[in-house]
Amino acid sequence: MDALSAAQQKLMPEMSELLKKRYQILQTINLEQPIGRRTLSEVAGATEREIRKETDLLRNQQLIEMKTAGMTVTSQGLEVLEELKVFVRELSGLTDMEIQLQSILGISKVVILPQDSDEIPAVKSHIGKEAARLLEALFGRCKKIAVTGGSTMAAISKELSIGKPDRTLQFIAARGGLGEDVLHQANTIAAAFAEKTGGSFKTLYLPDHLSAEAFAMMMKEPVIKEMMDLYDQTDVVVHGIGNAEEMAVRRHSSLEEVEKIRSGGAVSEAFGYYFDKDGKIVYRIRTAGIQLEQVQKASTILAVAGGGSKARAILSYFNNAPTPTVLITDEGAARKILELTKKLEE
Amino acid sequence: MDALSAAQQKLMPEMSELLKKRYQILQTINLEQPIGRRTLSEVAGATEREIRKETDLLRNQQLIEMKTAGMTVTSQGLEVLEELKVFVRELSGLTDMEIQLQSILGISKVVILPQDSDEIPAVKSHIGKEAARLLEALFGRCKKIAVTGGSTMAAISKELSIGKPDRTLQFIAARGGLGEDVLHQANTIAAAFAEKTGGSFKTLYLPDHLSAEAFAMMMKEPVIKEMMDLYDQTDVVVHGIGNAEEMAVRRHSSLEEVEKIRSGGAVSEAFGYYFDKDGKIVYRIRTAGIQLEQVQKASTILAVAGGGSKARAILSYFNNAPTPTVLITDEGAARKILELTKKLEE
DNA sequence: TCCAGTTGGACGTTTTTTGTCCCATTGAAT
DNA sequence: ATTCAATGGGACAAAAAACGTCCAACTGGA
Repeated sequence: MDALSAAQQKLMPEMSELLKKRYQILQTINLEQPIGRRTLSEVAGATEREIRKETDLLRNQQLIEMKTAGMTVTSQGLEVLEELKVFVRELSGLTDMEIQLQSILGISKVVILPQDSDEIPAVKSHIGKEAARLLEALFGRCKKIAVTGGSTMAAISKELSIGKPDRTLQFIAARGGLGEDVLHQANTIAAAFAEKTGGSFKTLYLPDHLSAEAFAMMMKEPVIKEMMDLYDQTDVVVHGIGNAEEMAVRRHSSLEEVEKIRSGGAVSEAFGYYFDKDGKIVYRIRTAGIQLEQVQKASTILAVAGGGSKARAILSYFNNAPTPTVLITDEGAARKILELTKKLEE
Repeated sequence: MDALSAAQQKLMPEMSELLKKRYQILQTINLEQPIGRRTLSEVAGATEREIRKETDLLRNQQLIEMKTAGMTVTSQGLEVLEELKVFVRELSGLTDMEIQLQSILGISKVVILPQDSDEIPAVKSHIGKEAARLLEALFGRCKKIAVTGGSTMAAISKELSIGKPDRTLQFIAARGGLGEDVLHQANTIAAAFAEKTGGSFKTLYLPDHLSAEAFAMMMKEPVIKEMMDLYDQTDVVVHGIGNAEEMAVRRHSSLEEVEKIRSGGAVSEAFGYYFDKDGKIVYRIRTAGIQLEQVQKASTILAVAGGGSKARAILSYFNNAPTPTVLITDEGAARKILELTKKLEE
């Protein structure tokens, strides 16, 4: 932050919040356009009145337009959005937090987006967009990309821009269907990534909860073996991080499994592995899929997870996460993580 | 204005006015400290309530302190004031206006201070302060300084800082007492300048309205002759610009004089000369004092006049003003001048 | 053709701001 | 030593602004 901005803030302390609020609204409109007042108020986590007041102002400033279909961002609005991007980050102290988290989590890079996706649904899209941008930047030299499932991963696929198709890209489902909602399965996500980028995809279909013998047999199948080989060649892994209990529930895990997860003190989950608060593996779902060692061999790993509720899970997972991991998260999670680590130190 | 600030303004249009208002309040406190709420509200041209609201905020921001003697600016406040100086000027478009006026008036430099001294008394002090700074910057190479009278000139003397005394400075009253209030006579002003700077001063005492013979005789007096010689060696002239009619009234001019001034269409007055709207000399008070030619020989001339009501007079005087003149004025006068010249073009 | 979603308008209610007092103190001038 | 004008803080009714919440008319896509 330069001295001028600092002085400005001294003289107008209310500016900071106001700027962040308006920026967020403008950004959300940009993301969801065309969008109406009511829908926007829901997605942005503000009252209709407030949204109305602010959008009226944004219109007067010719940053947005209001048509019968909804509000859209003008080219001027886009410019403002771009111009203030760094400044808003500074204002929220996000840049500072990124550096702190980087050292706390022991990884190469952390990207924090404003607000809390637990409170404001639109933040998920922002996270998705940022992850998409980062991923796209890797496309040049990384062709084999393993993806997991989850709603966060789905958000990324939505934000992948349809640039010039790259047929050499290969998206690999990191896991079989793990009993999740079809829309959020790794298979579906891999397909969505491929569709958006023009690449191809490989899916892995395996029933859950196989007996040991059946599992061993399946692993000998050529289709499955091929996938296992692909995992070895993976350049990039993109994955979410889940809360252990939530995941277990969502996956309709058996009582036996739930018991193991619970008794082991599992906190987080990633690619079917469950980790306790110290990052130790407590349990792993027995199914075909990428192995932790294979993940560690990837040149870049994008871990994506946001919302204050994910803070504990993130801390847990990053105890033993590979160094070349990049975490894309939000302000809510970041603040909570810092809060938790501060408490730990006391 | 840089792109960031422009974008900020787009998103927060109310910021501009707010910033200017608070800056002005802070600046006024700085100038008049210690000062109370009520006095400040008068001098700053705002209601007591508003002043109270803003000063409460400024205190919370630790930019000012409130003691029983009144409010004072903290060191942080001073920093903010300094840091935002240029920005506030940009915001008010003063820099632009300065350049415009420079070319319109055909002089080397114009300095415009915010607000209108007609509306806000404190602006006079700001003008005085700026003029004082500019004058002080000349002290190194200019030693003989001629000063005229008037309330504006008095404002400058109040703002001259008492740096290390410079005994080589010589302040010369540009005129005798012209029937004005003693406090605002050139003689008094010259003395005040000298006192503040540690220099010496020369006064000129001559009764008004002398007969032609008496005048001629006086001019032969050694004391008077000495002054006339000094005028020839003047390095810097500092003078105000007045409205012709106002000056005539203030000086209790005779009916005969008033008639000449009026019939001649006099608009402005400076060092006892009256000018019409085209800058032509309509009348001059017959008394000893600096001559227009002597003014033109000075290396620098500071012309100081503010307030919308002075706009016409300023325009009139600058029709034939020497090029090395620097005009120090305020926003009120500047806007009015631009308005008038625009009308003239149509 | 219908329907979900849109904007713009309206209005009573709540909250904030504003104008205007008074009061106990204080610090400088008499 | 005493006055006295100026100070900040407190208080409060009135005015204004903001707010929450509807409704009506409209539109664009299914």
